[in-house]
Amino acid sequence: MTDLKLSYQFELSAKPPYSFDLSVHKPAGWWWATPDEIWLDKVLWTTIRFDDHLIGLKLWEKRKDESPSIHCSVYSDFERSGEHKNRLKDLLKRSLRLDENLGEFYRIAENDDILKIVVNDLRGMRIAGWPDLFPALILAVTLQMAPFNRSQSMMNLLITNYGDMASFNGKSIKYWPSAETIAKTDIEDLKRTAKLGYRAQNLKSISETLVQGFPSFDNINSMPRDEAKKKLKELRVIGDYSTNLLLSDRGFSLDVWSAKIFSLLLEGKETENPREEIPKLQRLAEERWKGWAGHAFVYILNDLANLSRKTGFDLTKY
DNA sequence: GCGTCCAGGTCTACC
DNA sequence: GGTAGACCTGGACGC
Repeated sequence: MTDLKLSYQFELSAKPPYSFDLSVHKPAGWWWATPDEIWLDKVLWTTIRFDDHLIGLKLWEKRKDESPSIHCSVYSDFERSGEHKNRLKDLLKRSLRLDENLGEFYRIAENDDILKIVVNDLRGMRIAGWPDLFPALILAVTLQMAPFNRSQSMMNLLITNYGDMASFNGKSIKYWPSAETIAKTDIEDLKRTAKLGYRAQNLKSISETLVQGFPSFDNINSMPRDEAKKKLKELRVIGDYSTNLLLSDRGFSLDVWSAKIFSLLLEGKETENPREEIPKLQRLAEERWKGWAGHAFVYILNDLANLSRKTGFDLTKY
């Protein structure tokens, strides 16, 4: 348990339209930094690992009008330098995507039957960017070849058995294990305690590569997209689907589950072989939504209940 | 209670 | 360069 004290506070501005609620507390239930973060009365208490230390964050939307802004209280275990503070601000801006201009996406949506619905429901929502690389890699590895509730179980067991806990502002929040911890853990222990199966070897290999020396997430995100994908693919079992999931400028990345949904939306029919259909659906989406296909993906998957009502397809059954 | 089936990808061997 | 088959095992499902 790491006890953190209030260290400093600042505000960050966001390009309008911006919805803090929808961006950090997604309708589909996705967390931003850790599954254990707390969302209460429109305030987010969460934790990230920054420079190998846990940091507590308390975030809330200070202004909602044409100049939206977020208040950020930082809880830390020692005094931070100005340079450290600036890097943290940059990280938050990037991973909360506060400077993103959604104007073109919303213009395309005006003439698109599907996007028109989701953009109206979720105006101002940002696609979250991962604040930390190793947790995003844990997600990518545990999603592979498993139903989502099993993936969740594996992630929760990893956090419970190997993660760290930050305590601040009256809250205690569990955070993902570090790459160093997993690199030191025996594969058989990972299999037994986190139910990882064959993924134990994969996750351990990734953690070892990170510990031996790998570019930071900020570094990777500043690379041209193709170069960033190539670098991430050097990691064991990180392929096209996972790299799209990891990069903040994510593309349209279908898996078996989402292929079933997009087959209904884009072709009007249920697919018998979702895995085989993925390349075709991917092409259809990229032709239809061009560079905004990744945004279309996230908006649609966060609005399935309402889309089902409006389109007549039961998109929530998968 | 027990057996069967398959999952929110990726890699490898083989053609 | 294209593709079938293997990969752990928890949990859903049928009986």
